[in-house]
Amino acid sequence: MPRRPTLRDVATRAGVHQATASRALNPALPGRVTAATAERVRAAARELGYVPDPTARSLRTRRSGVVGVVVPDLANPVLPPIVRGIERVLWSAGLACLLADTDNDPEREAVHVAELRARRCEGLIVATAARTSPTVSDLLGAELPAVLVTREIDGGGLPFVAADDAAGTAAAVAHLVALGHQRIAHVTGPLDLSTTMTRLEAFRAALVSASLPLVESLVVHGDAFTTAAGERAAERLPGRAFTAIVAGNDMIALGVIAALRRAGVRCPEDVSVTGHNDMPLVDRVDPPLTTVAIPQDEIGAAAARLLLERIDGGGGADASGGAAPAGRADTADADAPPRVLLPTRLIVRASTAPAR
Amino acid sequence: MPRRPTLRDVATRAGVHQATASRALNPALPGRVTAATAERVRAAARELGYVPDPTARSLRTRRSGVVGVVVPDLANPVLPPIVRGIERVLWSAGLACLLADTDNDPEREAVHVAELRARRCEGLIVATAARTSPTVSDLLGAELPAVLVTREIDGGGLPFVAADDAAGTAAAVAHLVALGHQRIAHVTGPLDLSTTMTRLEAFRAALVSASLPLVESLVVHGDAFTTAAGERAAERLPGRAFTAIVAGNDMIALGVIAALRRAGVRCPEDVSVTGHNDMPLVDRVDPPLTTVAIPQDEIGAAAARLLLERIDGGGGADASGGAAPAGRADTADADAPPRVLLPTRLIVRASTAPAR
DNA sequence: TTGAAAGCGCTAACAA
DNA sequence: TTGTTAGCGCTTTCAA
Repeated sequence: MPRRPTLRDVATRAGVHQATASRALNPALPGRVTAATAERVRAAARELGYVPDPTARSLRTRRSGVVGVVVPDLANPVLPPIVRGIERVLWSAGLACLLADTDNDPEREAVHVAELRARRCEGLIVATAARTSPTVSDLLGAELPAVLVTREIDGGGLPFVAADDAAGTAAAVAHLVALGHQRIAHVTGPLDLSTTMTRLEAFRAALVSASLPLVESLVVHGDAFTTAAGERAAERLPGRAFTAIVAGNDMIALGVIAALRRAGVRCPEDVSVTGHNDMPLVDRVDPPLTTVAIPQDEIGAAAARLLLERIDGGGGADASGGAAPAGRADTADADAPPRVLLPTRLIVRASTAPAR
Repeated sequence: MPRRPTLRDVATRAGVHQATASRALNPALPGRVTAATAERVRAAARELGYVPDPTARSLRTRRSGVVGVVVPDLANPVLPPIVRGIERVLWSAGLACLLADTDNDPEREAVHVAELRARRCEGLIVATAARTSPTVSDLLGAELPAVLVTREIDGGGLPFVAADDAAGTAAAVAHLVALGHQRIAHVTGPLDLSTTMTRLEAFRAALVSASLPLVESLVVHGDAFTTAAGERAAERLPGRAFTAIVAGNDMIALGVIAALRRAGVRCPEDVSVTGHNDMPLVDRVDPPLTTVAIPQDEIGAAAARLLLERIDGGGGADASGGAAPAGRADTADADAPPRVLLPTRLIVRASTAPAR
């Protein structure tokens, strides 16, 4: 059986020592080789169809060439474009992506992260971070480079990439205020996610800066970023005390609209609703959703670039595959982990209308 | 620096030889060890926080513990649930998923597959197979186990898992016929995909079995599974020669509906439209889409199970994580690669109505 | 049942 | 510049 050719085979064929062959095939090495030898070795490798064994190389170099990507639920439409961005940048830097889906289960998060570490991932991109996730907190002290996406833990301490949700929410509120809405409700996402808190705080701040009163009964919490959670939460909103609703994300917005409709309240004639994320197809639902668009692909790409930097001071590869991040990065403390917040854009569609 | 403990450390601590430690930690081995020794070793491992190095193990066993998953475009809403199904089954069998997105580019498909092979993947799940993809055809002779999902190459020869699209399309046509439609058009997907051909042939067969004439001008081809392609294709449909349209998939259906609307044709009052896949949110678009639902998660899970079988006669792990596939599997030839077609379900919503 | 020894394929010191 | 040697951490014959 013709086993896969090894470096030794190549060396023999080229009439050099194995180590020389290794050097010849490995570009950018201090102890270089003659152009002639290098060519001979490369020719031999080509003829033999030599492909280096990444396992053996990893064992020696202690670099697996693999990065772990941990997501809460790939079926959530926000994530796939982010994962694509991550994947594109990482592959072009020569790193492969091990995908792990936790199904929103903290226990599976722990298991998967442990497994990923055991497999000697060179870094982790984590999109599952609940605010108090012990699994993610443990990454703080770890030698393993990690970057959080979309969700971060309380207290920070880890590099973080997301959309500028605060600005996005502020824009949504401003839009509603401009339409004449005075009593604006907020249906949040789960309280254990930083995303929720960021949007909630921005919502409150926006009301204040518009000189609108904060009515706590107009803030209700969804227990998940799903339409079902949106429906349940909407039912807890007080009667007709509001004319507009800022939803924690698009799924919640759709649930809210469905619940309103069931209660005989029309959107946008009676109540305006805004979403967040600009998920695929929300431009075609009924009514087309006014929402805050986030640069998903760019978020993934930026996270990947950040991780590449952490893995090796920018070296390793070109890390191209996307434009440079255009967001604002906190540079308050030179030693503080970077926080990259990418710009959002309010997309006005038909789910918002002037207040009656 | 306290490096990660090695098996040797465990052995030393337990007072046994490294090989013994290896045997003790490795369950289900022929040459077993004393219960006492095993316990001592396990204790030592626990105390030291020993985690075996998968790289070293791979080098020795020639098993990487990794499977490659190649997708055309993760942003396509059909795929994420399939990938989830794959991921769940594979992880529970102890295999990790390397994700590769080709962005619908045959060249990137070739590069990624080569890279995945170089990385010693134990198997491949491929969702990118164009009908004549040379990259995928090369897998035919390869020793590397591979399973195709959703799309297969002409001539077959590789294990394949998909929804029973023919039955689904037949159901859609039957539904329209039952509503009184006689002139039914079909907007297909790209002709280089088996998915398209399967649905197209089923469409024709369904017309025949309903004793309806085949009007070739009523079949137009979209060049992608996107709304834009659907819009463009719909514009090539002849005036008012039809009362219903079977779309190649949901995205195309939505494009078709948009194009119709722009031309002043209402759906479903003037023309009924059906989709395929039952993507997220198509129940909330305007009008809610009548479509053929496919068991995405189950498709992924079945593909993963098939791959596990190929990798090692079903051994390796329990491969649980989903119900057994309920679809029909071609068992014509015992040696022929399995073809698993999972049942579809027609979901009737508001985009279809009785013919005028 | 356990220990000894070899080696998976590669890279990195060190020597020549 | 090239060759020698060693060894990454593990599994697996082969002996004892």
